[in-house]
Amino acid sequence: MDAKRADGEKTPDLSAPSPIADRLLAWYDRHRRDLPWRARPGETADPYRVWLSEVMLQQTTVAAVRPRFENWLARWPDFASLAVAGEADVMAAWAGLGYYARARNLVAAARVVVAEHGGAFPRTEAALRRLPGLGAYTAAAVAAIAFGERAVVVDANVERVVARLFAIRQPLPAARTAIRRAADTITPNMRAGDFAQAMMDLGSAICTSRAPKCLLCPLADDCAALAAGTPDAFPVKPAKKARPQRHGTIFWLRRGDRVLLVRRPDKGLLGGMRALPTGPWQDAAPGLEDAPAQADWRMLDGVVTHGFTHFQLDLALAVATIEGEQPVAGEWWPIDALGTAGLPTVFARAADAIVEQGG
DNA sequence: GAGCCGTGGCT
DNA sequence: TAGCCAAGGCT
Repeated sequence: MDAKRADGEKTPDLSAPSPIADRLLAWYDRHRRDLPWRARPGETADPYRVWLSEVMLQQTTVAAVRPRFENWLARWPDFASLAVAGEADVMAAWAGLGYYARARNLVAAARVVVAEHGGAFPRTEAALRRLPGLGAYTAAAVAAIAFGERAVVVDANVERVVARLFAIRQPLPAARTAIRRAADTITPNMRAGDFAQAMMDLGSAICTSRAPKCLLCPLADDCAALAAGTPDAFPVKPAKKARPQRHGTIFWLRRGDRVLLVRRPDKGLLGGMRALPTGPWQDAAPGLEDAPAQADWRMLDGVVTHGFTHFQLDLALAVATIEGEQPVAGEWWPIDALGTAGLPTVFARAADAIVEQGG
């Protein structure tokens, strides 16, 4: 490896040699992905871009993040602009990405950076960890990638790679203590940021959850799980629980060429997002319970189904038209501009289904 | 520790 | 196709 090419690394390497890190970094220097948020060799990483990308990538694929990252940067290119952004605009910009607390926490963190840190991002893992939305993983990743700190970066990729390298037989989540300790032993003092990204690239391309490509792996000779003949048996995962089925009703209330939208409560599912009105979500279909207005409701044929992380939802579709100035809480949004409302996917799909049926 | 919190892609 | 999975954080 070529330590002089490290991005923003300053600490001298006082650690014992780590053949695993050396082999991985050599592989990374040849196979690293070129990603929009990633500094190229010799470039200095932009902490704002590193942070934004890490948050967007939480539980979210690179393919989904790519276009969103560029659009976001065009609107809010730095901490100062994000700190004064309107929360409604930010939430709408995040629509479709999921885990909406991330968007609210981005704004909150930017405001803390401006108000309490003079607009400069904290440079240590410990200080980053105190910002909203930066947990153990993201604080370590930003500290390592943006600031060159030797932080132990453990995400699902690292968990998988390390559990295989060391053939850790304890099941998740209890294994995380041992995995972190093992990850610490192979994390180099120099190029900790490159090392973290190398582990993620390896996990993404080679050491995959299913059918790992061990023949192409630069760490094959180090891997206890491969030596045991069952690399894909690690990490050991707990049995998943079944997702319950819930039922609800979506209310499509028209007035002229507009439809009623509401804002969901800040806490909880789809918190703070613009939405179509719905009644309660429960074990059986609730019918017209909690309709947003007295009207001549008509049920459409069929339901819209949507899977969330911890339950499955069937939504019946109720439509009605009202006239005049009956006061109704919410916003009347032009139906032909619903795409600009920033609806979460479940409501965007329901709206499509309703419009198709002439709602 | 365990439940809650989205979505799209892949097998 | 139904389940699995992805650069997690918060309570």
